[in-house]
Formats: sequence, structure tokens, C-alpha cells
Amino acid sequence: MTKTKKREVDLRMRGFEQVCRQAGIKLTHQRIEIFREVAQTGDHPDAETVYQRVRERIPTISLDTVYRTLWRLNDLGLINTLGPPRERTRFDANLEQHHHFVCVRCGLTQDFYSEELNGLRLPKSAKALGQVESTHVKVYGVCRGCVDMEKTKRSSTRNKEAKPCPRN
Amino acid sequence: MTKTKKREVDLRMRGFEQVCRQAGIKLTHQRIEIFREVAQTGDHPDAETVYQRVRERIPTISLDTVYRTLWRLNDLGLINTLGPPRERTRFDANLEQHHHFVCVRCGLTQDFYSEELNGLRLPKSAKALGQVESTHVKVYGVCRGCVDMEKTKRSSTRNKEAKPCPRN
DNA sequence: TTAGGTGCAAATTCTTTGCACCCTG
DNA sequence: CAGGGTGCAAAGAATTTGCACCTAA
Repeated sequence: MTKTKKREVDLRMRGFEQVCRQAGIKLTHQRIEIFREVAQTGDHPDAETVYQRVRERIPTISLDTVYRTLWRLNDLGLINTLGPPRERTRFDANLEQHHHFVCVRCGLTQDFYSEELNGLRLPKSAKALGQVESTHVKVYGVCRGCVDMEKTKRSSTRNKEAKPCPRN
Repeated sequence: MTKTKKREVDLRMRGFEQVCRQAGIKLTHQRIEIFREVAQTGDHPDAETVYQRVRERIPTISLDTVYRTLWRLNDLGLINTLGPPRERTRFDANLEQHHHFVCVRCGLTQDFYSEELNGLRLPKSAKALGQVESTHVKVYGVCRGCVDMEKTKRSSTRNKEAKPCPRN
């Protein structure tokens, strides 16, 4: 159904092989099939789903290999996670329509408001997918706190490992 | 730090009490403090964090009450979750900048592209929060599949409970 | 009073890890 | 051939559930 074009898949596979070689990690049968599975589907499978699908081709593969591989691919920048990786569910009592600024360093998520963004015009490609109900903008970047921290660190001599700003 | 104004908190508390009464659920000490905690903070705490904070006021409260209450509040529409509720991490091999259409019925997440949205102009309120790196639009709505399913259900007599369309 | 709510502890579910064997480079 | 990678089983973390007591309405 939501399937990626063959040409695009081939392109991704080549990128994958190149990055792996460059990073000096092995191109195992399992890794190849796991990446292929994620690359060729337009849906956004979780680890369990990838496992089930790859198992049809490699019946002996184990779920933990799928987990390890997916995170490895993520670290290599070959795939991304949908939503915040490795995080627990978080709650929000702000019911007004609003948007989020998410710090890529520390995970701090701050609300902001914008009439303009609330009434965002969407392209046909988006409207074609279904009945639109609402629109939400996520801005990724480095929050004030983390920017300041970096400045401090660079100017001072004492730079231990970056302590992330409080996750909230 | 990220703290909501007192007036706004009071407003939310009143809304909360009203909704609870209307829904016929009890206004227990625990529920009140849990809601207050989420309502008065501008951060987006997870269950554990809420638990730790509320415990300062109600030392005997248990973590499972916090979980139950947060989901209850969520079901009542008094709070929302950040990101998809109760879902596992999902992966995506599409590295081009793209946006998502998320079906609120079945969770299907589809990619779409838009130059216009890629280069979205952001309001000052957003830029003020930090160094912007990228912007991502999430469109919520009902996907084609679910719209069709609803039509079918309404026109036909056989309507068992709504089987969600495949989650991918 | 009394049905719904809570705390506790145990159960589930999802994910990660230790270790011995295996296979790519 | 060597060292990273894998499968297995067991551990861990996060979240949910069963049950008896408690409390708001």
C-alpha cells in the first residue's frame, strides 16, 4: 500500500551500504534486510512490525537484533524515529491551539502561539490524504538554555561533558 | 521557570472541576493535585515526574494512581499527550525533509512534501525560544481509509465495532 | 451509605543486556 | 583469522491490573 518506489529503495540501499562501509560496520544479512524493510515501506513501522516482516525472509532473526540494528541505523543517521526517541509519554494541560519548540539537545519542549500557523494553508498533497482536522507545527532547534551553556563552556576552561539542561 | 500564570491555572482548575462533576467522577484530593500539577507547569512532564512533584504534597500517593489519573484526564479531554499516546517508537527511512499526515482514528502516518512548508516563516515568539534548525508540520485528520470505512459502515446494516484500519 | 477511587504488590509489555557462538571483511 | 554481530535467555524499565480498604458525594 504505502510502498516506496523501487528506484528510491535502490538509492537508499546504496546509501546504506556506503555509510556502513565508511563507518566500518559489517554488512550482515540481518542488517541489510532490516534496513531494506524500513526503506521500502512508506508506513512507519515499530520494531516489532519490522521483526515480523523480516522474519519472513530470515526466520531465525531475533527481535533484539532488530532493536539493536534500528537504533544503530538511527545513530548513523540512516533512519529517523517518529516522535521523540526513547522517551516516555508526556502530558500537557494547555488546551489552546499551540505549537512546540523542541530542543534537540536537552529535549525541553516549549509552547508558543501563532494565529498564522493555526490557520496554515496546506498543499494539495496533504489535503489529498484525508479530512484535515488540525495542524501542528514542531520547531526543532537549540533552546536558549543550551545555547547559553555552550557559550559558557567554550569561553571557560572547565568543560566537563555537556550536562543537558533540565529535561523540562 | 516554565510556569503558567496563576489566573490561567485557576481557570483550568475550574474547567477541570466542572468537567469532573459533569462526568460524574469524584474530585479526590489526588486527582485535584495531579491536575493542578500538570496545569500549573509549562513543561510537559511524564508520569514519573508528576508523581515526584505531587508526592511533595501528598506523600502517600502512588505512581499507579498518577498513571490512571493522567489517562483519565486525557480521556476527558482535560489534558493531552505530547506525541502519539500509548505508542511504541516507530522508524522512518525517508531522509528528505517531509511532513506528516496523522490519522486520528487509526494512527496511520503518511509522508507528504511541500517546499512551502519546508521554508515556513516563523513568528517571533518561536524564534525567541532558541536557535531554529528545522520545522516540521503535523497534520491531524481522518485518513482516506477511515473516511471510507465510516461511509461503508453508515450505509450498511452490519456495523460491528469500528475495526481500525491497519496501523500502518 | 455506597460506588467509585486508591494503594499495594504482582503482572504485563516493551526494550535492553550478558554471553557464547558465528560470519563478514 | 579476528573482532564485530547475532541469537538466546534473562534482566530492566515503564506501565497496567487485581484486590481489599477507603472516601467523596
